[in-house]
Amino acid sequence: MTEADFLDDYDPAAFERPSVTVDLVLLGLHEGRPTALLVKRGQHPFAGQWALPGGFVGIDEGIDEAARRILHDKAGIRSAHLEQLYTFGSVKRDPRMRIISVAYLGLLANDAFESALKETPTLLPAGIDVPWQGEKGGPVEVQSPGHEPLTLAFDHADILAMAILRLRGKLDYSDVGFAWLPKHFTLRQLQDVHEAILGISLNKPAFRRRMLDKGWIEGTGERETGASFRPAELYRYKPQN
Amino acid sequence: MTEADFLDDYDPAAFERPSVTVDLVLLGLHEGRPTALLVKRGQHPFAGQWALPGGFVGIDEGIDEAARRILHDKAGIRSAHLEQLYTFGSVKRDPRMRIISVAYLGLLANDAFESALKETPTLLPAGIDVPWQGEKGGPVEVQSPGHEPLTLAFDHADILAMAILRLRGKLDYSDVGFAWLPKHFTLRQLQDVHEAILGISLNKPAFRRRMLDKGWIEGTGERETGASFRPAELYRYKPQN
DNA sequence: ATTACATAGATGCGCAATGAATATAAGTCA
DNA sequence: TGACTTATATTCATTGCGCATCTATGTAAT
Repeated sequence: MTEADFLDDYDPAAFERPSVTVDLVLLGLHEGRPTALLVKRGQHPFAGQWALPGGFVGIDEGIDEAARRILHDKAGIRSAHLEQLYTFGSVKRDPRMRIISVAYLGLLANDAFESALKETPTLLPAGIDVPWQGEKGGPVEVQSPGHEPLTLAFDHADILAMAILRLRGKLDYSDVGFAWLPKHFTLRQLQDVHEAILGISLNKPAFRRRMLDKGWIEGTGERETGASFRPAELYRYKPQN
Repeated sequence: MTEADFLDDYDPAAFERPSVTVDLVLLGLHEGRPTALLVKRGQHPFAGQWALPGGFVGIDEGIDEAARRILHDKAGIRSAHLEQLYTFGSVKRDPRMRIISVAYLGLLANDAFESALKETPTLLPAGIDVPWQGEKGGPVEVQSPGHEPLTLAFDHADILAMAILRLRGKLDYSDVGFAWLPKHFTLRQLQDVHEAILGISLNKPAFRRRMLDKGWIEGTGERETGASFRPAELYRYKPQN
């Protein structure tokens, strides 16, 4: 333990320190599937390729704080459902220098997603194809709005895959399923969100019962408008249980 | 995007960088409950208090790699079930300087746990009391082998709580429940592990059915020895599904 | 040898959650 | 008015689980 104690008390200024960044997986629901906002890299390395929005963590800034700042600076979004995803720290993940990146998952409701695209036209909404079922895991495929396949810079494809895994895992015991919906929504909209995240279609009556029994939603008495058929009731998210 | 692009390409050497450490939550099953291995701090801050074993991440060392090195250097353990837990990066979490810590969860089988205690006598096996049910979350209480309450240094109590949450969450869809068991084990031992992690007692026939139906274990045909009653069959973990 | 005892392991029953099929309700539009 | 479309309700079979109970199998005392 002498060596350990020594290291423990050693002045870390003597060590070379890695840079720490935050990368954001900003997901919305676009054309029926999970869609990430990407930025185009202008410089080496991976010039011309697409990457997750990110930035360095300031020395006087917590990492959650840095994630919120980057969310605002790079996507023009003031608030979103942000949670830490995973930290990627391989030595070679950035060829220039040692960078450890803390990935965050941000879920954008449709209005936030659209306004981000409008205010920051350099953002690309990239559809995500998940070629595996359930929580098996594995690489995901990303496509441009014109459905051209995209190659992501760095290890950002791994980060995206991790985000999908997290989303699927938390769907039925947390409130992530509501992050993509407006305040008032129909049961069909909620089911569409679940089906997009899980990549499978769900049984409608069972889904309805489950949502209502869990006590997570409550009816508002209002109904949707503009439908050319029977209008659905609008529900709202009811926190806690 | 001009500012963002500027930051993106800026030479990070011009920024002051945080130190990055790895902290290990090394858990074993001791006297029927989850037990963490702690080290005593000799110096300010939190001198005399107990902390998770940890150390700095080297500039040419991946973070997983650093976790394995620290596992070996500080606990004398060559291999264990190690997985990344969460990254703690508040500005004030270490009063001396800015330190971002990547926490790892390590599960030690009984022989590894005992040999670590033997080879590194400065390690303290601290029992963990979880005063909440399920995955509600909240602070946990830590006790010395003499059942005296302990106060942990830094935010290490939060890290421990996160480890318990992770463990409970992954118990029934991953192999973490087997990490504390030897190669061959009885169903009762497996159930004891699950009950210790969940903090509740489980129904025996239902547990047995579930484990066998999931296809995660298979009988060896052998039986335990030394019992003064009917010996149980020994099972082994069967990977994949 | 026989019996008590403790735990392993198996069986049957009822409740709750779920998938699936079907029926009914409520709007628009020709 | 009636066709059409989707929302919402109802019913039924299956499955998983909690629970109680029963049987099996070893040791150890008598």
